Amino acid sequence: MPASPAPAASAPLAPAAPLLAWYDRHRRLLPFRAPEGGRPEPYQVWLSEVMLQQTTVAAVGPRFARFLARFPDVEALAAAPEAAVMEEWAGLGYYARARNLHACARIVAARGGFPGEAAALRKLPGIGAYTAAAIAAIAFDQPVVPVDGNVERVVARLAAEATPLPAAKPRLVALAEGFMADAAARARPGDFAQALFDLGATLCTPRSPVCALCPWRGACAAQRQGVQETLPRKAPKRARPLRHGVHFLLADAAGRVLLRRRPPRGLLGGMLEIPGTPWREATWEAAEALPFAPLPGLAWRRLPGLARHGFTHFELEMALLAATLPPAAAPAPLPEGMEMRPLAEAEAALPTAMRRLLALAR
DNA sequence: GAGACGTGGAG
DNA sequence: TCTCCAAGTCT
Repeated sequence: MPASPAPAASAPLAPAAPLLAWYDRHRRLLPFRAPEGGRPEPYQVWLSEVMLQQTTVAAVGPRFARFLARFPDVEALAAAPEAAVMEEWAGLGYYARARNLHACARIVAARGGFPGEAAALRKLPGIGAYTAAAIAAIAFDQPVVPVDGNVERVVARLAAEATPLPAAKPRLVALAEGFMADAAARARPGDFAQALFDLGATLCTPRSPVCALCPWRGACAAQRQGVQETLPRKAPKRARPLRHGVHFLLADAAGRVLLRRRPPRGLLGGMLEIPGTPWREATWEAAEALPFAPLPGLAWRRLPGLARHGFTHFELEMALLAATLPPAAAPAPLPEGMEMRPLAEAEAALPTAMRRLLALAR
């Protein structure tokens, strides 16, 4: 007997018809969503799904439109240099998404379009179980149920699942798959998926769910038991350590600043940065930090204040030293990975952590 | 399986 | 100020 038997897809937790009827009246009008009855473009569904990974609808709206204007189709994206894609993604976070998006575009353009089934989509870079199912359901009408945080919450409440996440995930996925046993869900897989998202985003919310308006009120075990606010349970999070860094803002007479390209993988991988020391838990003395300056022999002055930025797994506090390149200095070839950019351009291309640092210079 | 991986908004 | 969390993926 298996240690933790994966539950087989079973009878649906709740009927699809009331949810779809609710969706037809209350669906959100979102900038990245095809108009009612309109055929969604696979490219746009894919792009929006990747942007929406761990990112709010409000943040994605304007960035989706801007990205689409710059890279209108998968061929245009595939033809672009990776640095241009990274720059367009600046400020959105989780930069591996941008690298994978670009790699995925090249594969898709080469094969002449997106595959139409979840299993094939799943093999592409940056497309995991959720995104594969979302694209398959929304763009290709495949009878699958994408399980995101909304769906986890809705299903955990319908079933009154008390096991904390992520341990409960396999069971929640199996229960979500069960929805497709209902012919009404199979008839409209894309709408059914988006109905689940909208239900989770507007009624079955993490705090203060609005059960009185829920089309699935009668089917919800958590609501019957009065425990909806406590579900889904989650494993406790670890504390985030505080790390420190010292960075060096070098400007030339023309007002350009020195930037450095970070290594292709890892934290802020492939993004530009203001050169600095490593980030560590111990604070830095000036004498210790100076060897990390991008050029030796300059008169660095400390700018007042500290830039603070919270990453997922640590908090960062950065000090900024500034220096100006003498106008007469010969334009020495910059070291590998370094470039000078006008201040405004640098600001647009930098991730938020680095923009905070730049703000100290004003 | 657990940790790495960004950011901004809400309460 | 601080915690939570948002249409997750990769290793």
